[in-house]
Amino acid sequence: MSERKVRVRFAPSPTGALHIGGVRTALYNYLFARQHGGDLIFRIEDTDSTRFVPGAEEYILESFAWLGIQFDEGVSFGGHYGPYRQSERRDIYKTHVARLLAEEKAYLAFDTPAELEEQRKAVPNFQYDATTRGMMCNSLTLSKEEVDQRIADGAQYVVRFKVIPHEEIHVQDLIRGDVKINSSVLDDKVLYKSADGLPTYHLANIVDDHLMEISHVIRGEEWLPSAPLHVLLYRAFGWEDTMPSFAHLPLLLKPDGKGKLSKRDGDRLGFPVFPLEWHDPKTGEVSSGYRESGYLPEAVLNFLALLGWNPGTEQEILSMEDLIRLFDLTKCSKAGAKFDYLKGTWFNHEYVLNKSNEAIAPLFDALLQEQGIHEPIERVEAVVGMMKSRVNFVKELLPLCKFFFVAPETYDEKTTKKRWKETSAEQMTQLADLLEGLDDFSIAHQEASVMKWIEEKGLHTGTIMNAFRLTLVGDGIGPHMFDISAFLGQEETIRRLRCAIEKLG
RNA sequence: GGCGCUUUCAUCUAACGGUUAGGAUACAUGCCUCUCACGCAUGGUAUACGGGUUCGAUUCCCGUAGGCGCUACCA
Repeated sequence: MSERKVRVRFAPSPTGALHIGGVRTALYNYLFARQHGGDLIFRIEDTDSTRFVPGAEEYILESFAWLGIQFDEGVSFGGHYGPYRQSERRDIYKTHVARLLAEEKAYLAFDTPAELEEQRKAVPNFQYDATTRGMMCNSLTLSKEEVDQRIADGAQYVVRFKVIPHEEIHVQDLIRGDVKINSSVLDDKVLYKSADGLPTYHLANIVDDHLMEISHVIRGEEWLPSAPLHVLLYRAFGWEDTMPSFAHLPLLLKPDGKGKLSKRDGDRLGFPVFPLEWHDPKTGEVSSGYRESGYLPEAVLNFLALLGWNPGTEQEILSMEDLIRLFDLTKCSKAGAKFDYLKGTWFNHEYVLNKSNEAIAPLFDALLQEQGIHEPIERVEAVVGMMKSRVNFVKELLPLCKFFFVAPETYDEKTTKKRWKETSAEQMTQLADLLEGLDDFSIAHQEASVMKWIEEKGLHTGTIMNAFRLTLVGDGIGPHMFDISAFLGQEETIRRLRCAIEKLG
C-alpha cells in the first residue's frame, strides 16, 4: 500500500435526482476521507450527452448541502485538478486515447450499430473480442489505406480497447478480497464514442482518477464486473503502480420482492428514495424527498450508514463524528441490503426525541404558520416538549397539537361516548367554577386543588380527567391534563370547559 | 445463456473454528398511567441444502439451490 494522501471521489451522472444508494456511496466516501484526513472530490460524469437532465447537478449539490456532506474539491468547489466536469475534459481524453492507439492497445472500429445488432442476433452470445474482431470492420482487418479512406470519407467510427485473451486478471477489493476473472470473457469495450466525440465511462473514469490522484475508488457493486477492464486500462497506460484501491459496496435492494431499489418502490410503498423532492423536467413528475417528508438529515445519514456497514458494537445511534471515527470499509457487508424504511422512521423518531425543543420548534413553527397559526416561539417550544415523544416526524405533530392553539369545534365521537357520562356536565361545571376561583393557575396548584376536590367529593380521578380532557382537547389524546390547562391559561381553559358543557349537555 | 458477487430471525445485522447464536427494527404481551404516546420489562422466529477438512464448522474448502449485478457507441 502506498503512503500517498487519501483522495476519494463521488462522481454522479447528472441524469436525474440523486438516488438514496448514491447518497450512501457518497457518505462512505466522505467518512473515509475524513477519517484519513483526505480529500473528497465532486466530479460530474456527463459523458452521455443524451441523458443529460438540466437541474440535476444543482439538485445533487443541494442534497449534499442539506445532508451536511462537504466536498473539498470539484465542480462548484474549485481545486487544482480541474476541470471536474467530464464534458470539459474532451482534449485530455483525446490525447490519452491517441496514446493507446499509437501503442496499438486500442483500434478503430467502423461497424455500425445496425451491423452489430445483426451480429448479436445471428451469433448466440456474440461478443466483440479477440475471437471475433478479425471478422469485423476495423483498423485491424482493414489496410491502412482503407482506414484512411474511410476516415477521409467521413465514416463514423469508435475506438475499442484491444483486450488480450487468456489472461487471469486480479482485482484486489477491500471488501471482497481477491476477485479473479479471465480476460477472455471481457469484450473489446468502446473507449471513445462516435456520436458525441466523448469517451465512455471506462476511459474517462480511469484517466480522471489517475490525473486527479484518486487513492481509493469506493463505488457500487454494479461496477465490479468492469473492474478487471479498469485494471487492464491502468496497465495499458502504465499507471498500475498508482492504481487506486477498490471497494465495491453492496447494493440497496427493494424492501419486498426482487431487484435493486428503484424510484417506483418508493411510490408504491410510500417512502422517499431521493434526498430532496424532485421535479422531473422531462415528465413533469414529482417525487418525494426525505427533506420534504420531514426527515432530519442526521437521521437519514445514521440510517444509511448502517445499511451495509456497522461498527461491530451494539450502538446504533451514531453522530457524524462517531461515524467518521468508527467507519471501516473492511467491515462492510458483502450482500445487498433490503431497504428497511421502517427502521428509517425509527431513526428519525430517535433524533426527534433527542434533539432539543429549541431545535425542533422552528421546524414545527413553519408548519403552523402554513396553517395560519402564529404563536410565540416559546409556546411552540413548550408544545414540542410535551408532544415530540409521540411522533416519528415533526409534521405528525400538526394534527396532534392543533388543540393547543385552536379550541376544538367538534368532539371525537368514540371518545365522547366513552368519556362523557350523564354526570359529566354537572361535574365539569363544578370543575370550571373551581378553576375559575384559583388565584394561582400553575400546574402544581391546579393539581392540588382539583385532586382535593375529587377526594372530598369521592369522585373517580379517571372519570373527571377524561371528561376534562375531552372538553379541552376534543379527543382522548395528549399530555397530562394540567400541563394542557396551564398552557392554555385560566381564561381559555374555563371558556373551553363551558363551551363543551353547553355542546355536549 | 455467459461471467462475477453473494447467502445468519420477517428486516438490518453481530459472533480471532469452541457462545444457551447476541443486538436493533417490526410484531405480541405486561408494567407505568387521568387519555394517547414515550419509556421499561418479557416473548417468539435464523446459521439455505449436501458433501468434505477438523477433536470441534455459522465461521475454511467443494458442489447444489436461491438472490443480486454485469453482459450498450448508459453510467
